[in-house]
Amino acid sequence: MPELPEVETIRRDLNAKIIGQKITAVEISAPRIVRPTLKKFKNTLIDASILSIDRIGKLLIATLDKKDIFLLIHLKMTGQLIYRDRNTIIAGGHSLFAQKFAHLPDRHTRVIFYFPNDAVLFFNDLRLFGYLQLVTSEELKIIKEKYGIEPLQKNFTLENFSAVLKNKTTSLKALLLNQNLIAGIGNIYADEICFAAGIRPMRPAKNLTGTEIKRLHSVCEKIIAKGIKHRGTTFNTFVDTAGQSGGFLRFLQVYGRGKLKCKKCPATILKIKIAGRGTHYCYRCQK
DNA sequence: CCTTGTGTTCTCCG
DNA sequence: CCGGAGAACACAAG
Repeated sequence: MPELPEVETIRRDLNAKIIGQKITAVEISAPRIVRPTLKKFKNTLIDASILSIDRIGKLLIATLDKKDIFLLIHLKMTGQLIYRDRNTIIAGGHSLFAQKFAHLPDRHTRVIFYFPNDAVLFFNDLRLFGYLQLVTSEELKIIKEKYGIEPLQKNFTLENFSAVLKNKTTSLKALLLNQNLIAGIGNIYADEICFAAGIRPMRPAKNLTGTEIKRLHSVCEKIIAKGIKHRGTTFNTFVDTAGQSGGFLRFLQVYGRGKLKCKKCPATILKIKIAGRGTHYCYRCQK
């Protein structure tokens, strides 16, 4: 479940590895995940170079050396981008490249990008939710406009954050997950943010006090920054571009801890369903 | 049947 | 009674 910190980790990795490299070939084994069409996708990308990789929310945006064309990559729930080149040292443990990806491609490899000097980027996805899409700058503009304010970005001010919560009857949890309002937060970080702020996730957003909103706003940035610092959370499938797990798992306070003892008090972490999502919280630490 | 990110569809309430 | 908010569903696979 890559969320903002996981996608940002991948973005930084890719920026260090594939910028300026020319795509020499593209192989697609799952045509349905590339857009607009298989033919257009291949024809456009072969011989193109990637100039930079940006991100909005959980969406990666690659700028190409082609006029008015951008490549969007969304990993959805189980997508992975794994890069390998001549300098890659394949071994286990904390080494550069995870052993379990040494034999890519495998049956979950959906798209392969080839670069000069035997460099390869694999798009792996257990399911077929993730996608790769070519868009024009006009289309990109429309897509970007739909995203809400994002933690650690300039627009994430207390004022803007308060305005997002104002008059919203929906639960805090649902609001945090709504990408049109706040970009980048998914199920894991939403639960962690609510816990860190000491606020129950089912509370109607409009009922939060000024103090709570201030605390929540601050905690959103702190948790997301900490997630990035530790290269994301690997709960199920997330890995970085070298196939390595994220380091934030050990900092999780509530996510995945249903029926276990709270890390801050003697109470038991509860797991319920809010907005159709598994939600973990401490009824004692969170009010 | 569970897991979840997001676009779409449906329902219901103010 | 209408519009919009919010819930529910669809997708996918293990």
